[in-house]
Amino acid sequence: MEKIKVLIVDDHVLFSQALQGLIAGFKEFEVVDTLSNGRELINYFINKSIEPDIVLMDIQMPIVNGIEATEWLKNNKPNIKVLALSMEAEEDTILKMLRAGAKGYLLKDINPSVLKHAINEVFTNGIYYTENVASTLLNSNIKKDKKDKVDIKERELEFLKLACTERTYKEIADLMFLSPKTIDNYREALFDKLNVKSRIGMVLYAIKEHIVEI
Amino acid sequence: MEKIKVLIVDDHVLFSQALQGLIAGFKEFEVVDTLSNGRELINYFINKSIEPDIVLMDIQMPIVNGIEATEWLKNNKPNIKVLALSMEAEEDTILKMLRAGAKGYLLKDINPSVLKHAINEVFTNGIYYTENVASTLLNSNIKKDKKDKVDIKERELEFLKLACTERTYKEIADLMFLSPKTIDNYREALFDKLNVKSRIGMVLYAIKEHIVEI
DNA sequence: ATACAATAGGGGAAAATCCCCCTTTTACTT
DNA sequence: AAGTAAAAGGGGGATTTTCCCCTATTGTAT
Repeated sequence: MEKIKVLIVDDHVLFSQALQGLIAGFKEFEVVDTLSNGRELINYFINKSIEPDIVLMDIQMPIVNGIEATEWLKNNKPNIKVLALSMEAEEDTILKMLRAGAKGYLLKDINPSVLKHAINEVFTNGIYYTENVASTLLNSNIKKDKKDKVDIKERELEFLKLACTERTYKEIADLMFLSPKTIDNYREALFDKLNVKSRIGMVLYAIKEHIVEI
Repeated sequence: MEKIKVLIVDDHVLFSQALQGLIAGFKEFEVVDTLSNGRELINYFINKSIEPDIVLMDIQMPIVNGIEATEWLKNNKPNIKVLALSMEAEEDTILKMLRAGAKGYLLKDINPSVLKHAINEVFTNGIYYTENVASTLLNSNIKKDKKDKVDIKERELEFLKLACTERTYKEIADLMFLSPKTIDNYREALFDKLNVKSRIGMVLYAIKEHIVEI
């Protein structure tokens, strides 16, 4: 029987090397290579290297991250199935990864046996969801349709980011070469859109939605 | 020659299992066990199990984290050396871990050969620092002595948390059964302690320092 | 005794918020 | 090409919130 060819993409070298050893222990799999970011993955295929059946893909990686790399595979190597392997169970990340084309999403705190099963499932069934991920998908679709999708304009966004500092509106106006009155218009528009009642609320929104990094 | 006995503590089962395989590949080491949080580590020693020479310790773990577990080892098993193995290179985390008694701090993106070398160094020299960690230590000591260590009082903390909402100070005063003037005193005291100039700054501080979760 | 936390307050200045109004520029549609 | 809607920029004026400096009274530890 042909072995299932697995490619590992993870910037934590210690992890990917160790994982390689672990997978090598399963007779039905073989690891064709271990790469440490999405850029390397793209180069790997450009160089016409051996094609894997499954890619175990980390998400947070330097240069080209897991979501971008998965997107690239979907467009350029649609037959290769991506199994996301991440530390974080954040809803937003899971959704992005699955939308990018990942066939499954595993957390790194799982047992090796689950990984083994998942790789087999993705290879044979084309998809593998844990309960966790399935429920995340369900909960999100319902909510996302109702609210969400606030359309923040370019200039408003600039203002919003500056509002997440100790600067006064007057100082922000100077920085943006605008009248304080114009700033006041942006403020009011954002209060409406974001459904907040104060600058504090606006800042909390921006942080929650990862609009600003602090 | 006696093998160096290594104990792995990491909640990412996939990683720890894989790491176990990796270390087993080095002839001079043997893995005595793999545990998945600090609580298990403490139980491990209470049950008088086989004593390791080195503990490879993750930091972010459920129930009892790596810092607390390292602290416990320092107090109860001072001969066992802890080598921190983490994903994050955040200065604060590194310092906390080293202060708790860790003899080294490695990132998970290192090569297996570095890990091998580190374990040997910690076993023979008692300590192993990468360049990264060493420079972090240098930069921090200078700064940390000057600022840091803000002593937030009980009531101030309550106020601070409420300040990280859309409530006005007047509303917060009502919630805390205090006069708005008392609230104003807390505000001013915190502005001084946290070295901020506005409520926004205070909120940003609270979020950065994980005083509030949003 | 004295230091400090916790409480309460006065008075005033500066920001932020709110609610109306307006013009100019840009982009999209018919 | 003209018409229109949306985005961007600006104002007057009022109210509320925030910020700052100051004093004072309790209770409680060292």
